[in-house]
Amino acid sequence: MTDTKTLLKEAAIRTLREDGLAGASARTIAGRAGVNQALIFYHFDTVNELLEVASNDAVDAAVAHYCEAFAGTASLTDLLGLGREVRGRERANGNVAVMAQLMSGAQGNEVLSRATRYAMARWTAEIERVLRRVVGTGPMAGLVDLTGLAHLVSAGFIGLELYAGADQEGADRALATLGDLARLTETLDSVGPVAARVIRSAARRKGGSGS
Amino acid sequence: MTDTKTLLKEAAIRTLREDGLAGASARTIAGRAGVNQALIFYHFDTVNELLEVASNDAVDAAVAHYCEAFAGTASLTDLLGLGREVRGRERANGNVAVMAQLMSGAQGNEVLSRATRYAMARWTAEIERVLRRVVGTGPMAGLVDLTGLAHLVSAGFIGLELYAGADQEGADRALATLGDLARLTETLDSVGPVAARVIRSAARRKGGSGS
DNA sequence: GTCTATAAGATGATAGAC
DNA sequence: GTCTATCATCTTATAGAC
Repeated sequence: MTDTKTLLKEAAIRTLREDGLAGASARTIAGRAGVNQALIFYHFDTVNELLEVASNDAVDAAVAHYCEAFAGTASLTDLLGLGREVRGRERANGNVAVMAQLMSGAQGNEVLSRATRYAMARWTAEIERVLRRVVGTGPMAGLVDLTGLAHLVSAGFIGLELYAGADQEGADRALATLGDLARLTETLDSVGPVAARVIRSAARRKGGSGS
Repeated sequence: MTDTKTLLKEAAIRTLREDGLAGASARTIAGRAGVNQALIFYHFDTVNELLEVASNDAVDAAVAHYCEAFAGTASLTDLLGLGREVRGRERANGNVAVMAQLMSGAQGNEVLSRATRYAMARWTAEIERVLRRVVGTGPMAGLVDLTGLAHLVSAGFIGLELYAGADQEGADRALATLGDLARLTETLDSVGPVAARVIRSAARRKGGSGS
């Protein structure tokens, strides 16, 4: 499939990743795709709508690609391994970085805002399913809103990837710390039943949810 | 102080917050400041340098404003209260949202990249000091790289604020969950010595750090 | 479907009057 | 320091030939 529409969508993603939203003009994208600039408006009406369709497709493909891997994740150890793999592939195709760029342009732009919401909805749905399975029996079960946590994790990764664009070293260190935290939680998880009982009863004494 | 330079810096921040980086043109900013567009180039040479100076000033002011509050934070309860207050003021002046916009433009732009690194450095330094005091005696002491954690927290908030621009509801839910998590950690902290011993010994059995 | 050509406007930046 | 006027360039988007 190397028809013009596909070519343009691929070029749009690549441009977003390498030059950011500021560099994603009709001419730049078309040039990268090796086709005429006017074709963007013929096939997609506006540049932003091209970006939206390209993002939606990329997200669909990425989620589909990780579907089985996500499904097989049942422990924090699995999740950590999956995280490493996703991270490696991310460095190559830069899906999260693309989302971050779209998100920054979503401010006051309905089309990009819609694209952002679609991407977040798809990813958080997957992440929430994994969280539900991983946390399901652990000490946090019932104490944390897993939908909210999935959103939090997604948004966190967006910020991290954006930060990496300005300060790779700092972002790497933050990511390494995230790995440490996960390993620590894993440890806590391995202590398992004992900790769970302690935490639960303590939480019950304090109770409640709020902002 | 209502000289032109100050007027332009204030207008730049307001524009970045309300219209995003895409809307932050010389004409828009100057219009908001009520001065002529050419003055931006007279006082700051380029638009991006105006954005950089404006961001640096805003960050300095914000950090100075929270300095005493940060200094008085010694427990997770304090930190949670401070977080709420910062969050409230954030909704008004949108410092984090501004940082997020600059960060998105840092991709391949040295000036905005430098502005981003400065802002992150100042905030993470403050956050790290608080973390060091709060975590200092807790069960996590020595197990987590607090500098990395400070970067992680900062980047996370950037992502969250960016996400709020596209989906306020989702971001609010994520933030509420963050509150739950903090409260849960607080609970764990209140269990204190017991948990600390358990976690520490378990961590020692597993050991190590890595990516 | 794809191209050329071009309209109509915004942008960063400068020159020069005051 | 501040303004007007302007340039060169880039932008989205369209009209029309092929």
